[in-house]
Amino acid sequence: MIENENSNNNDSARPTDFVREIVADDLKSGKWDGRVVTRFPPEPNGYLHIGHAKSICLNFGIAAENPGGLCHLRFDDTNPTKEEAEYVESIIEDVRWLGWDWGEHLYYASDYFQQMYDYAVQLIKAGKAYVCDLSADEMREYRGSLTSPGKDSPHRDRAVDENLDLFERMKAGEFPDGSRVLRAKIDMASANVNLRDPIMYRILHAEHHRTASEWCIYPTYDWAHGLEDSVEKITHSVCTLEFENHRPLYDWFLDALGVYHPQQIEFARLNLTRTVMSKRKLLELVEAGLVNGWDDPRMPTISGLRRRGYTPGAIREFCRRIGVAKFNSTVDIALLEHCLREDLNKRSPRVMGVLRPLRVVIDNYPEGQAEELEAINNPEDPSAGTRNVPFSKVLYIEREDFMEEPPKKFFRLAPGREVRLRYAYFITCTDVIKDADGEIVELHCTYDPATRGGDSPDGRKVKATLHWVSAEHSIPAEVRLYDYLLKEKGGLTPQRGTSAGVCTPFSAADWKSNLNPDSLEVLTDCRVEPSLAAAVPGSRYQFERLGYFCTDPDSSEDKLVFNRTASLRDTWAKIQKKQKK
RNA sequence: UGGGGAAUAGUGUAACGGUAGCACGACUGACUCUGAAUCAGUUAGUCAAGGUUCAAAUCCUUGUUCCCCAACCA
Repeated sequence: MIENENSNNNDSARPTDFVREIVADDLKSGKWDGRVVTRFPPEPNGYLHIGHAKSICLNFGIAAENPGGLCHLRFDDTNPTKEEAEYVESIIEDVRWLGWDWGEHLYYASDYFQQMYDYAVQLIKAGKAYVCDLSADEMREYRGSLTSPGKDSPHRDRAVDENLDLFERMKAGEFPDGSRVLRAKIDMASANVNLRDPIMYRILHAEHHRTASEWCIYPTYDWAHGLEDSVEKITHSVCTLEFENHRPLYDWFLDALGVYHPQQIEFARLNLTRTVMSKRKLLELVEAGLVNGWDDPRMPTISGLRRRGYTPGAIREFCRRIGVAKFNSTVDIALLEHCLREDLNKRSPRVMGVLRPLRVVIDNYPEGQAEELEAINNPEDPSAGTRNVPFSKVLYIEREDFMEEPPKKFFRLAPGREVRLRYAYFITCTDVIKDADGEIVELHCTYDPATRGGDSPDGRKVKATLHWVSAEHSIPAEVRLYDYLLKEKGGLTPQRGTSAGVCTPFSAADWKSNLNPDSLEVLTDCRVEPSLAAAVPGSRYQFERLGYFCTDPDSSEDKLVFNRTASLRDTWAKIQKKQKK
């Protein structure tokens, strides 16, 4: 585990799940001579998301928990038409950011191409693989259906020598794409369609991001993956549930070759409420311009979460709490947010910022005067110390902290009512100024000089404490407020057993009708306390009483931009909701 | 219609024949210079029906529902 500024030293106790149980049992029985070697094997064809984080934390976590344990980072780059170096870079960055370290063990499937080729030749010589000239359409026809057996290819009984010759010429580039493939000779009548003479190699005259044009035949997943695991002496090859049907094939190849044979174990991938997880849908959002790129703070991508202000520790803790099982479940995104707030609460410096400013004039405060008031940086961490915040005659408070006709249970400012300004003074509202449209534009208040710092010497109480900034000292900022990608209706609680990405009752085709049109709100007239002038992109704060915010990369010296990472829990909002009903 | 998997409070996950527990959520209350945090408490569950057993979430039988599989994707 990498120790960085974001590392969370109290990642909670060691988790247990059926995968770790298998690892522990194997350790006890000595099955792998005491070794534990896992791997995270992404195909570099897109960006990593929180679902990948689950797999990453599982694989790297198991390695970290066991003495001498190793987890390889391996790029499964067997399909040059979909893969790019750009994705390799982003995946490396994301896994590292999440806090994991693979040491020397960074691998590429493409590094094994020659070895895989040699193994294929071995299989051909053993009469267990053959070159097939059927077209893709014919192949589909010969494969049969889920309920009816397939039939043998007319090329199935080609002589070994002919197969050897043809396969070599495939490699030499003598044939066009799609004209021939190498297939394993297994069983065209198998109830498992994966075993109906699966394809091992296809011809692809395409540029590979690492091997360039060195190869024009490429191994398929089923052929390649077990070999990659075998070559790297993986002990536990952990993958997601949809590969369960492929395990017999994984085993068949390794047995047919008589090589080192890891154990494949499958677990359920992560689904989250209120968002989408499939690469296809994420891509659709990006391409349709419904979000601003892969790192849009609304995206469940690692880069999106990072820009949003998530901490790696929060994501790791989330992955620990959701557990690992074989039930295809959908986790409530509230759990992710809980882990986030828990971490942020401990580490974020507090500041004051006003999102929707309402001007307040303190009538009895001397004109032109200003003073510095001491504020605590983080009540959860005394070592964070204090800072000074300027106070003056004209202030801004949050518009929603004032109501001219306060309903029951509204504790904040109202005409004639006294409240506390955090770390400053008690103030009482004496007058409400409106414009021609009846819109409240300014409040007049008086302050009690005896309450300096926020305590009243006579022991009188106020029911609310408000955040504020001094008008002349505060600095302008843009704040971006984010909400869920999917609307509440239909997005919240999927029925048990509904499919993976389907956190909605909508069909695959019209899932976009469930998109939340208000997932982004940009506030351009915010005011923040002057200590934020030096905020650098990536720095995180708690804006008191509002939530957690982080400085966006769009931020510059003359324009501060903050993303709301998460709001604080809001009891008043709940009360309001109830009152409306 | 074939094959492979899975079903435990609203959600996620434990319990490996012996007291169904934990977390999140929701709801009370205490505390509070953040209606935050914290603390205390409440809430609610074994897919169904049979069977074996002193005892079943767990073993057996039958059924139900959901997921995955017929790319030269992974």
